[in-house]
Amino acid sequence: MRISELAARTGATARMLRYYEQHGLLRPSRTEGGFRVFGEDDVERVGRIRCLLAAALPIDIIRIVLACTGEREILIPEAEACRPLMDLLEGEFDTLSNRIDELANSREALRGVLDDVRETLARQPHPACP
Amino acid sequence: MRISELAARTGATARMLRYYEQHGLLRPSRTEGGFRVFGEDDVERVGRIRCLLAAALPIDIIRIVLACTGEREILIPEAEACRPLMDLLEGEFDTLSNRIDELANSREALRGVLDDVRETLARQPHPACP
DNA sequence: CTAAACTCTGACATTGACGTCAAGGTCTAC
DNA sequence: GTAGACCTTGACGTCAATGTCAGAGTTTAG
Repeated sequence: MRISELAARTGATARMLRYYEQHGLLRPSRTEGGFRVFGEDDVERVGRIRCLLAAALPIDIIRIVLACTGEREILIPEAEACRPLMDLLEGEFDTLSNRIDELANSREALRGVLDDVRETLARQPHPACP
Repeated sequence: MRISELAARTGATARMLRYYEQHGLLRPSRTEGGFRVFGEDDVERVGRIRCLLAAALPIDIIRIVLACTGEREILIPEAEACRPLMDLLEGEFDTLSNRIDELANSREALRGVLDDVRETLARQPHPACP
């Protein structure tokens, strides 16, 4: 199938699919004229990609995940990176956890600011941010 | 005091202070030659700014918060925006909460991916991202 | 065979709070 | 009055996954 069909069937845009290919996540063949030709299994593959993106994984790590967990036929040169993959993913997990903690802290600070502003507007200055 | 002293006393960089001025958060006077001259109270003000930034507030909203909660002498034209300020802040709070929820979902998805990869590397494919 | 629909590549724009450099002007201790 | 530390503005770089053009080529239904 061509790019717009794959886009329609996956909910991605053509631009996204080209981007995924550019980063080694998809490997469509080409018509003589140069049009991308995708296979049926690419529908599932794009689904996986978007799921992994939703897991906040950066594209370069998704490439490795796909190379290490997909059907063994499509192994990518980086497959040797499969051993340290777990470390990568655990690192991403920690990064994400830290980010969540930061945002949770920010939200508490913001709650304080809200209270501060509420009081200030009621003419009782008592700053949460001193 | 000049910019580097304020930087040293607040932990900010000169770049940050210029950026804050550029966005209306600071209003230093100038020497004849054009050097910025900050006052003692700017030390505290920068502290507030950084606290508000840590609360994940965008610079344009911080300007309004400062205008509405600071000493009344330094009121900025936008002070009229004080009434809808609470709405803005509550909107930011919700935005932040949503962002946190998204990331928490991503983390759970990533936990699933981790398990998947762990199993795949143990030769038992059972994908979390199908 | 041609028009319409589709696709291609390449490149710039977006978001935000800065970092970092360049080319030049200012201040101050001596 | 001058060296050297400090300061100025301006502009581009950063990170990431896309959006969105432009200009050109391909495919296909009729």
